[in-house]
Amino acid sequence: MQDRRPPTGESLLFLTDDQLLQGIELMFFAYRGFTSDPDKILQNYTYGRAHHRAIHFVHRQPGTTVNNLLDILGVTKQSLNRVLRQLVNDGLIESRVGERDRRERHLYLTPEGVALESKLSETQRKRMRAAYKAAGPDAVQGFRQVMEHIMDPAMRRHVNTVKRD
Amino acid sequence: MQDRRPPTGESLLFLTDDQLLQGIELMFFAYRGFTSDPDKILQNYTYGRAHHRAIHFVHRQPGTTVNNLLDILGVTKQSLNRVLRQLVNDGLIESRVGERDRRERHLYLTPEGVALESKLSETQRKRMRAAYKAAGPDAVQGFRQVMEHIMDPAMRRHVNTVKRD
DNA sequence: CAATTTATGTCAGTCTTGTTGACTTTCCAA
DNA sequence: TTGGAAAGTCAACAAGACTGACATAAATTG
Repeated sequence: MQDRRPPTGESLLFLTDDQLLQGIELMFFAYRGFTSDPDKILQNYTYGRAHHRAIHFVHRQPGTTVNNLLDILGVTKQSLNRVLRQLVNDGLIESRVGERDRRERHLYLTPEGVALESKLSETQRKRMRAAYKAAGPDAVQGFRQVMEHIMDPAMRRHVNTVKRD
Repeated sequence: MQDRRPPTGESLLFLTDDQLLQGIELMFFAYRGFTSDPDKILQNYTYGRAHHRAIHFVHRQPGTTVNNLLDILGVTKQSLNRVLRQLVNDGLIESRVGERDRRERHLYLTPEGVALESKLSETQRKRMRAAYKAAGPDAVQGFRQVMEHIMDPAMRRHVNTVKRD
């Protein structure tokens, strides 16, 4: 027996292959726009997207260890080490030996690191702000819910929590 | 659940730096999850993410030209040409000389190309389907709105339109 | 205390995918 | 018809991922 009802209802339509295809392409194009502004700035440095990511998460979690950063970024330690070495040598990140466990290195942004972080994140915040404003609070709530379900569950704990006053 | 606050609260809260930072990190982690499944499959081939993107958009727009694909993908023609050459040599994409303008190449997936496209997109559709289902139709609508505003406006016309029967 | 594990760093080599530069073929307009 | 623009191709290089092997120091375990 075949159900001949067309999927007109909103509750069914949002799971058609067309909708899913649209979602896939939204991810592609939105991510490209999202990374384009910082990329332009980074071209003036010897840095790339990998450096931006390291700077971002060290800023968000000052004192984080290399291992924690590896978990967040999902790259190999050799890959991360290359960018950290450069950023430490260039004086944007400070690496302090751990007090409790002296094998660990705790990472902090220097004032120069903070300056670059601001410059980079400013462009992305501006883009997000414009998108949020145009879409409205309810849409933002929906955006958040879908995005959290797209990511791997283990990564959710790394996403910034919003302070509710 | 949407918290109902006095006008100043609700209409401003979703534009705090905390919210914007959260949005930035949602983009990062969601995109990483989104690309992880196809990446795993592609490891068994000599192909990478660039090949996936080419296959995806040739599938979506059979007969598209190299130039149109360049506009969509936002890479240099030399970069795109390399992956197209491989895919044509391997018999996944067919390149036909244009009839009206013989400088153009029109691109089509072969049956083998269609097979790989299905295999790759299946994993992404599955992830999107699960996320959409978990978040619900209203959230999906909000997701779509925010994503369309994050991307560069010129790219919106390349996003799949949903057939409403 | 010796052996093992953990955290980090480094060297070497490979792969994908971006880049620029130089080139051919084709079309079109002066 | 000829010179420029457009579409596509080939070659060489660079960034940033990867794996594998190895080193060092510190913590943990038997």
